[in-house]
Amino acid sequence: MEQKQELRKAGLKVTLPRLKILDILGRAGARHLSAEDIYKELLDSGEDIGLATVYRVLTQFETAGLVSRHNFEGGHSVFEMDEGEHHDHMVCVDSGEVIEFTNAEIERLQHEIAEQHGFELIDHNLVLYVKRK
Amino acid sequence: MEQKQELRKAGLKVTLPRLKILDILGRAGARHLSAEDIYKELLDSGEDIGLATVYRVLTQFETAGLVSRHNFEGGHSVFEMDEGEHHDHMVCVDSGEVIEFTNAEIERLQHEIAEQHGFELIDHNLVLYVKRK
DNA sequence: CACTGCTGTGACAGTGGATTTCAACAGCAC
DNA sequence: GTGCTGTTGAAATCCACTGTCACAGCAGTG
Repeated sequence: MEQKQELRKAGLKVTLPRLKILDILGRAGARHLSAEDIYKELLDSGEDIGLATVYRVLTQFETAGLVSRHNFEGGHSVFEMDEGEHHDHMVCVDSGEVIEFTNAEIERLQHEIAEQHGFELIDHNLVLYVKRK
Repeated sequence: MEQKQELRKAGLKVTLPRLKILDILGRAGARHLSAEDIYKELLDSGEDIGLATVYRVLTQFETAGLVSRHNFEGGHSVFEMDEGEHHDHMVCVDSGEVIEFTNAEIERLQHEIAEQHGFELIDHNLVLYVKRK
């Protein structure tokens, strides 16, 4: 199981909760899960894992760069596996559907704008709120 | 005082808390205030206005289109007067400083991207996290 | 494999921002 | 004045999230 390697590489002990959560995130694919979503899924599959642990583990994963956290409108955070390459998000205001996209030109412009103001771009957050035509 | 017209136009009664809050927002200029910031400023100037009222009034103003609300990282919302034309934000990760900017090209690309996926762009949220060089 | 130490975990209380409830209280129309 | 609707402050509540602490379980050593 290569998930164990991932954990060890991140300097985290291999424990059952961490494996389970990594597994759920992996199977979620492009879906974006909240901590509660993951918690419910763990309960459904009979695991006895506390919500506090879910939050702790997700934060550790984020720090380790295994997952990324997004704050769409509405306050609560959602998580997804970080597969390496960057992407932005488009959220449908009707259905809640989330589409991922990348656009090199926008990325380039962002760096340019930061430069123009004497800053270095560290990170960014772009969310488009859209509606099906 | 044209602030009174603004309130009436928004279908809100002209009351002291609303005038005060509108005034504070107006004088804040490009600064971004949290509900607590406004609350503290009211207390400092001797007004006896509850935090609940601040939140209520801000929400009403947002609905009326007088102010806009932003959720930068960290969960809590900040407000600013909505002066009509749109702009995005750059947040310095060291100082917390917020710079506003506009970029027509990025705006255009966003519409284009939404179109390409069969959507209509309703709104968007772009925040650059930057660091002074 | 057993021992041991330290990390991770679950249950639950606590936090902090934001919202809602509710009773009192304007302000206006008649 | 009397009624009615909209507004307010205080306190209760909500909700995502974090802290605490005793106990469980992982890993490194013999």
